[in-house]
Order: sequence, then structure tokens, then C-alpha cells
Amino acid sequence: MMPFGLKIAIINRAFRKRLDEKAAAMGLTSGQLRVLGSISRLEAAGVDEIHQNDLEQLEHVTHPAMTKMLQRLESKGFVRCEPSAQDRRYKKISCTESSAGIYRLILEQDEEVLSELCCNFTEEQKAEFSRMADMILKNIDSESSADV
Amino acid sequence: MMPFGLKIAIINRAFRKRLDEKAAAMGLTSGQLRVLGSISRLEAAGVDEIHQNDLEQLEHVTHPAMTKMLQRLESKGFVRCEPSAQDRRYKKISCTESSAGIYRLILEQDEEVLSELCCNFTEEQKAEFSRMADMILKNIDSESSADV
DNA sequence: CCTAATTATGTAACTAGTTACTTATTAAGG
DNA sequence: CCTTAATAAGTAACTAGTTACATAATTAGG
Repeated sequence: MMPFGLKIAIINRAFRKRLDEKAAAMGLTSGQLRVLGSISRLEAAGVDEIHQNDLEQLEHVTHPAMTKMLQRLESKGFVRCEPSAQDRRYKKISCTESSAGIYRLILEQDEEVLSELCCNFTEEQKAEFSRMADMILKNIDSESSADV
Repeated sequence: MMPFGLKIAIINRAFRKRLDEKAAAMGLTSGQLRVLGSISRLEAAGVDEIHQNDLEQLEHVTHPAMTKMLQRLESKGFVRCEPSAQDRRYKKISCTESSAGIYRLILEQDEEVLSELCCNFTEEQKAEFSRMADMILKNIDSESSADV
């Protein structure tokens, strides 16, 4: 039997690959699209100032990973980074005009790829699968916030 | 709602992180452990000569990724690579004594991590989740083998 | 107040993945 | 046979992640 670690790695790679193909049309990678989506989501939620830290916690990535990701996105002109006025340690992050309406597109393409991978699922199975993924995420979140 | 691409990326990172902690005790990373497991699995299945190509197809990774992975594993002394006698293009790969009994350990630790992540699942839910992952893998496999 | 701890971010060096290109060996056709 | 195709593996340059360490700004204690 194939270990679960290998299964999830393969599924993750397959998802990324399919999304990369769609993202390339916008001059982006799947990872950049994902981060851009997270920024848009926080903006839509009404967060006044988005900081690098917020994105790291949301995506469960380390500081250096997000530092470099934002540097790439900034150099491509998709996000803007400016020092926060209140606390100069913080970096205030925002989407530029280039990435303004991109969020809906991201969600659409994400849903398309999921449907491709789950093409032999019933609607009920797809919903159940999504619920189970959320249960795992809840465990991961509670554990990482518990290590105070 | 969080896009599925982000969900699976987070779950994959969480799985890798937990497995990395266990693998570190053996001087390995989770990725190296995973590949070592795949080699052991092919050996146990009675494949006479394991080639780099076989591992790439099994793990759905590109040639250069596996080339470097095997170079790292070889330099650490966990695998042996020798040119095949039949066809000198092929590289014959085998586990060394250092990694002989490691397969059972890999499966145990994989199961442990899965149980941690699915701690709020019933046994039935865990089995159902595994079945669904297999269904997705089947789609991925059939698609990649169809592009002849 | 001023030092010390905390916190946000940055940098270096590494593992792990990608695409694109090169090399070497075998297989196939004229 | 001998050239050409196909195939296995390697290399270069990049994205994306990790740990460990450095830097700068704010917060807290004495």
C-alpha cells in the first residue's frame, strides 16, 4: 500500500501543475496566484492593514518563504509593499491595479482544477471530501496556535 | 471560502513537517524517506532492476528532481547506483544495508502522522478519506499514462 | 529613562520541485 | 551497415519551501 505522505504529495503536485498551466496565461505561477488570492481575500474581509505576518499565518509558511514570494510579486508589479505608519516594523501589503479583479478568476480556476481531479466523484462525495479537508485544517490550526 | 489549492498545500506542508521531525532522527528528510520507501516497495514487489525512471513515474516527479534526490541519498550512503548490465543507459538502484529494514519504520511513522492529522475522524471517515484520495490518484495516473 | 526582551522582517545556505537543454546509448529504417 | 529516432540520465537556472542567524523597531521592567 502506498504511504499517505506520498499520496498527498502526488495530489498536491498534480493540482499545482494544472493550476500552473492556467496561471501562466497571466504571467504567474500557481504559488503566486495562491498568495495573491490570500491578499485579495483579506482585503475583501475588510482588514485595514495587511502585513506579511498575516499571510504567513494564513498559508502556514515560514517568514523567508513569504519574504521572497512578496519580492517576486512586487517586482512583477502585482502587489505593493510600503512601511506601516503606526509601527515601522510592519510592512503594509496591497494589491495593485494589475491584480485588482483577479480574485474571482482564481476561485474559478481553482474550482475547475478540483473538478478535473475529482471527475469521478458524486457531488455529495466532493462535499464530503471538502468537509474532511476542513477537519484536518482545523487540527493543524489549533495545534499551531496552541504552541504559545 | 479558502480555495482548495491552498487547503491541499497547507495539509501537505503540515504532513511533511511532522514527518521531517521523525525522519531527522535517522539523518533524513521526509522527502528522502519517501523515496527510500518507494525503492523498498519496488524491491519487495520483486522488481529485478529498479531504474530512476520507475521512481519518477511512481512519484510523479520530473527527471531532474529524482536525479538530485538520488545523488543526495547516494552521498549519504542510503542507496547504491550502478550502471545496468543489459542497457547502459539505465541506472540500477538498490538500498544499502543502512536502509535495509527501514520500510516498516516508514509505514509506521506515516500512519502515526496521518492519525495525528485525522485525530477527530472516526475509523470509517478515515477509510473513506483514503478511498477518495485513491480515486483522485487513479484520475491522475490514467491521465498521465494517456498522453502517449 | 535605559536596558532587555519581544516582534517583524531580511539574508544565507540548504532541500525539493519545475522547464529547457545536453549527452550518451540503444533501436529502427533505408 | 549507417544515419536517424527514441530514450535514460545529467546540467543550468529558476520558483518555493525549510532552518538558523542578523537587524531594526517597539514594549516592558527596574
